[in-house]
Amino acid sequence: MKRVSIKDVALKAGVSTALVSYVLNDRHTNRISKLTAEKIKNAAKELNYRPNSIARSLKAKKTNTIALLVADIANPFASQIARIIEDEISIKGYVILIGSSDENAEKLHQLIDIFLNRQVDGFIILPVEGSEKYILDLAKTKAPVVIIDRYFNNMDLPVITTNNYGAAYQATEHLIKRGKKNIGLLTFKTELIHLNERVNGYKRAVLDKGLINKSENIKYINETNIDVEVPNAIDELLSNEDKIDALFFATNKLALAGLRKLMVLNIKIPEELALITFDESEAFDIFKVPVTHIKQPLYEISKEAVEIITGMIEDKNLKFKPRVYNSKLIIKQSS
Amino acid sequence: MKRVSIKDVALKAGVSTALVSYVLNDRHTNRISKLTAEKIKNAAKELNYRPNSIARSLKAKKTNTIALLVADIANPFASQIARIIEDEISIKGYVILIGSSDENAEKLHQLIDIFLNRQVDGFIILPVEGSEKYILDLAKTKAPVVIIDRYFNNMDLPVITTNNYGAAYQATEHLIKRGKKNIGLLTFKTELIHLNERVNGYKRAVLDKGLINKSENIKYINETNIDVEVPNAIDELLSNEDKIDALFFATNKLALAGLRKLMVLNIKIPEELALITFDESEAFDIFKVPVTHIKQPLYEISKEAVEIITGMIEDKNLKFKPRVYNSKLIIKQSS
DNA sequence: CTGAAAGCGCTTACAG
DNA sequence: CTGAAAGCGCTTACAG
Repeated sequence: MKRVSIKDVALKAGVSTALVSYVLNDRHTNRISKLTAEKIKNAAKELNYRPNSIARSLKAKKTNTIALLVADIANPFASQIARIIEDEISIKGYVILIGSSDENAEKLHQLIDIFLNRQVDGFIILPVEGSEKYILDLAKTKAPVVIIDRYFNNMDLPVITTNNYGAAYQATEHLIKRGKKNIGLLTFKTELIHLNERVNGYKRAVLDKGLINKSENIKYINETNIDVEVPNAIDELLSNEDKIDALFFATNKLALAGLRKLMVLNIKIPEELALITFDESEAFDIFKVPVTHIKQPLYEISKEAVEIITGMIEDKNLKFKPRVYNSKLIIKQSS
Repeated sequence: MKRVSIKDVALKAGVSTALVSYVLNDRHTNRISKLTAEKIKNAAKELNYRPNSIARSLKAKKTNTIALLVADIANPFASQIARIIEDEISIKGYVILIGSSDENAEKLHQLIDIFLNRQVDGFIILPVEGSEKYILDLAKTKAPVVIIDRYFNNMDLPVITTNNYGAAYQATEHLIKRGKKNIGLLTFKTELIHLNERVNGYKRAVLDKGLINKSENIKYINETNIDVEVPNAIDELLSNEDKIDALFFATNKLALAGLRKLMVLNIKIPEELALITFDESEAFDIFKVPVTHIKQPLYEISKEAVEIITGMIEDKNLKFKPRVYNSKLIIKQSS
């Protein structure tokens, strides 16, 4: 089963490969005779010719391929972004190579290497903790890079993200307006800035509204041990004599673990305990009461990432400025 | 910013490109002098040389790339499979190109075309309704193809799936053993065999256990209109004088829409209405009561798909037999 | 032990 | 209007 090449088409049509290339790519067709063009098209069709993108890429030094490197493709947050990006970018004639770094900086490093060798035209990266140096090294190769969602400070790269600080502030403020006075926060123990910004937004709102920040109200969970630490943290937050009357989950994963725990506790929501969480989940609507959450602008982030990466590919000197999109607080019965 | 090629390395090391290729690929190294090998390795390192996979692919007629074409990457079912496949296949040195056909046969057709042109070494496909002919056309090109999850009859292709009929039978039987006598079923209006097998399993179990199949107990939902039709269907199922005492959801998407509806109804679960659903979801654990569900063997299916596709790539005449993995009924309080 | 050369399947500047 | 030829960056059979 030999693949048919442009040579076979040329042979069959009795012309040179150059003409075949021109006709099939619709170039210089004004100076090619109609008859020849017809012959070529027919030959191509009869032989069921398909152009070899690999050969074309080699010649053109462009693969029309973009690497999308996410922290975990099985996380709905990432898979939804992947779907939108895939849709948007295919309109522009690109294809997405997805890599899932499994929250592991070393794996991200490997993926970057593999995709550099594969000559992708650009990278859209949702970084993981500790991956800063690999991303900076990548940027040094002059490969176009766009960072989404998570980010690092002082990176001279296009960053597209949501207003983590502001959204957390708004959510906390909302709880306080509802009369809550002692708000717990569950977050990850991490150096990731976007998460720590959420903590900062929470703290600031507490302060601004005349409440006090108690360090024992913030629980830092190890990502790798969620299922044990989240229930424990909730037990602690609720067992203080000064127990919390509202709980803020900093991510969807934390919320899911937390809601599972709260299922088995006999607590009135929102009267005894109000709930609010970052991110969305198909689960939030079917909890005891639907859960108030912060809806991130996935569509805007994804679309902007596509715009910028394709823009950078076409114009290496493209100026960019970081984009911060606002999240939306979706108020439900849990608060 | 010129990319450094094997020529640059050869020049710097003062040898031919052939030697560079041999050394860097660890071939014929036994007949290359240590000194030369050192020189080459150093030159490559100093120049920060990276082999161009595209050029290699062109020469080798192998891209080490596999297309994974799913119905919807944003569906957790697909994104979990994607993650497992990505992990497994990277061990074997392949990279996954993901395409999401959005439950649209035409889009799947386009994706197949694009990926054929890109010379992927093989396809793992989760088909959509109406895509049978495109998949058969693809198979005719002799490209290795593995079908997962959904399938068509009489396709001489490796199909890896779960025991849809048996799992639905078991689930229905379980409900009947719990004393339920009038079981509703929500499924999609579709020609997809795997779903209709679920209906068949349900019907057979009803029959075998001495109950009667009532056509009004099965509701066929239009995929595109879930959020309207599911609540309506549930209203109907519950408003009969002879109303149902158990409800079986044929997929996770149907279950989610159904659970949202049941949230607002005042029904005792499982006493008045027992629930059971195909697939998993992070949501099922936090419903009023955790939901009994059929856990499909995602890991086994994914791993087997990787084994078969890589096997077929390495040996075009590989014999395969369809593999059916058993699902597992996870019994929770909803039944 | 090493190098010159062909070739993978395209595109494109050039010559006629 | 059309063709011969070079070249993208590799690999590899062959010759020495």
